[in-house]
Amino acid sequence: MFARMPSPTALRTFEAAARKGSFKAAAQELSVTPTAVSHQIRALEERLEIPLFVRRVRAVELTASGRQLFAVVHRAFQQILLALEEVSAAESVLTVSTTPAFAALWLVPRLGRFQDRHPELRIQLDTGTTPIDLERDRRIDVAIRYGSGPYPELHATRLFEETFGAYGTPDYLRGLKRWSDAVLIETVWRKPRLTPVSWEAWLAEAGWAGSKAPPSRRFDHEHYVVQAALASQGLVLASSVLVADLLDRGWLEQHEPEVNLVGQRYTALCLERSASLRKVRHFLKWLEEEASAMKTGQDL
Amino acid sequence: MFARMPSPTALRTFEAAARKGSFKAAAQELSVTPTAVSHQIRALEERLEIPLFVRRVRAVELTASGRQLFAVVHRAFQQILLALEEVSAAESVLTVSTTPAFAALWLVPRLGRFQDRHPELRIQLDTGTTPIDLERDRRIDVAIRYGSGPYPELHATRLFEETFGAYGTPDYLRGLKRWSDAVLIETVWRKPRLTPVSWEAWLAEAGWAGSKAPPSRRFDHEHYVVQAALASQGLVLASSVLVADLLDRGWLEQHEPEVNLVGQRYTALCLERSASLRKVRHFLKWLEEEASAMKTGQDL
DNA sequence: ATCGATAGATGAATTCAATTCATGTATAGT
DNA sequence: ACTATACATGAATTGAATTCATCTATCGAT
Repeated sequence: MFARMPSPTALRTFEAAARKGSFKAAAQELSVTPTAVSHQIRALEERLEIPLFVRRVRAVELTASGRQLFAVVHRAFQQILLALEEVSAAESVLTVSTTPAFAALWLVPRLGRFQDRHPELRIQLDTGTTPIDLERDRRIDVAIRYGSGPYPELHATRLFEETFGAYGTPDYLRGLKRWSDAVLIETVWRKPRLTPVSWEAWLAEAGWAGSKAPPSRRFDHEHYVVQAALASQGLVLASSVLVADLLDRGWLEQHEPEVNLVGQRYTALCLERSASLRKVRHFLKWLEEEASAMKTGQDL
Repeated sequence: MFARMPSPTALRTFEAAARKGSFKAAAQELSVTPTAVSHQIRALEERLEIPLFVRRVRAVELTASGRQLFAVVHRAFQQILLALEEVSAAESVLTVSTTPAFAALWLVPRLGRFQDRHPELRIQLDTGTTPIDLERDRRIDVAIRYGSGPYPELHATRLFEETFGAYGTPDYLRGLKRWSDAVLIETVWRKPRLTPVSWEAWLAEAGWAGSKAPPSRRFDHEHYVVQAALASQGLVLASSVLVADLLDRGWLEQHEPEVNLVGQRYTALCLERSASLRKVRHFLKWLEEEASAMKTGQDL
């Protein structure tokens, strides 16, 4: 189809020369000698059998045909360049959808290490609370979901099993003399979870089934729940995954007895066809490494 | 501006490969080996750091980025090709404005010889009767005008001086025994001419000033006047230029005495800047040759 | 199963298109 | 009159693009 087109190199040279109105300036832009430009233009003119420039003294000027051609060629190259940039951008921006809690308590604190490894990539977080449909919402590259699966027709990477335990600040735990003085903090789950995690379940597991539950405070996001605990507001029933960092730093401690309610699993999901994208492969690989580092307690 | 663009050759190769969905087919189109295509695509992918094709067995398939890029590159090349064709067309169609009479009686009969010499050019005749403004009406390349000039700011090529004489068919002249039996045919000039040519002037010049003019028939175009004479309808007072061919062929003869009223001049006009166009140069050169051939009677 | 045919990958060798070099022209500015 | 500038031209050179030789994997026919 475009086999009979004049050499695209000549067209590129012509565009530069026409834009600059000077062979010398074009040569500079293209990092060649003015002679090279002169040869290219001459060859193009002979190929088309149409003069594109009138040679004046120490100057060239576009002919009518030259101007007409330039307008189109210039625009065409601009569009190509724009597309190139768009594609590059799409390849270098990775959009991750997850919950605000996971983002704030696990992902964001670790993201610095990913950026160190891949400074060419930009991460965009999408922390809407409603679960997104990857097939529908194409701008999301990876979704980190909490659940049990299976995820048909999706590329799934298991990250970690989650357990729920009771946590509080060291100060709070030390000051807590009697169980009945405790303030129990828990999350109001927007949607009925597959595995309802509640203080009742915790008490049962702890063998304190008979005990009366102390008053509880409820927040509508896991994130706030953990923050409330951090502020020594009470005991929190929270995900081991989300408090892992805080335990490491000694800001939270697990309340005795060490009861761990089995929760679900965190899984990174992407479309099958996205799984081959470089940015996605890199991110999933990093996620897996971070996840296994956490499991082995080697939280770097 | 486009210095950082990937090699335009690679883009052209990519376009072909993407369009064909096959390196082999693209290679065929570009008249190179499939290996060359493979190398180009690989280099482009490495340059962009973006995979454009997924390599399948005995087949390649565009990635999402590849598809996105292809759409634009394809369109861009198409536009360039279109522009190229337009420019070529503009360079190969020559529009000549002249009077219907000059076109029919002088230009068209000779045009075959011009076509023989320049088969790549197409001539378009514009035979409106109202004189056109070259500056205004840009689609006219050359106008052949009758007048004395000067033509300021126009590139003028003098073709020939015109004289007016009395002509008739050999039969008609032979059958004309008495001057008073003649039917005089003349043109009704739409606009008052600079040099009015009339039978009165002819009679005065012939020394028959006293003679009463026979009845005359009038047509509103020189073309019809000459045709009327050809049809032996009478004597015509016509331009030497327009009847030259007919005299050569013996279809018309000049009526005695050989009186030639001085007329004006035929001049080919074009815009100064059009004079450098190849098609225009060729046409003007040919016009001059035909004109001088006619003057020397060497009407090829 | 075996075998040829097919589509593409890969690295070294080669080629020819593109570039540079050397030189020349015309002219504007000092 | 002299220098600097912008481009043209043709031969020489270079290096980007292509080919060649060799491989891999797979499909389809015997």
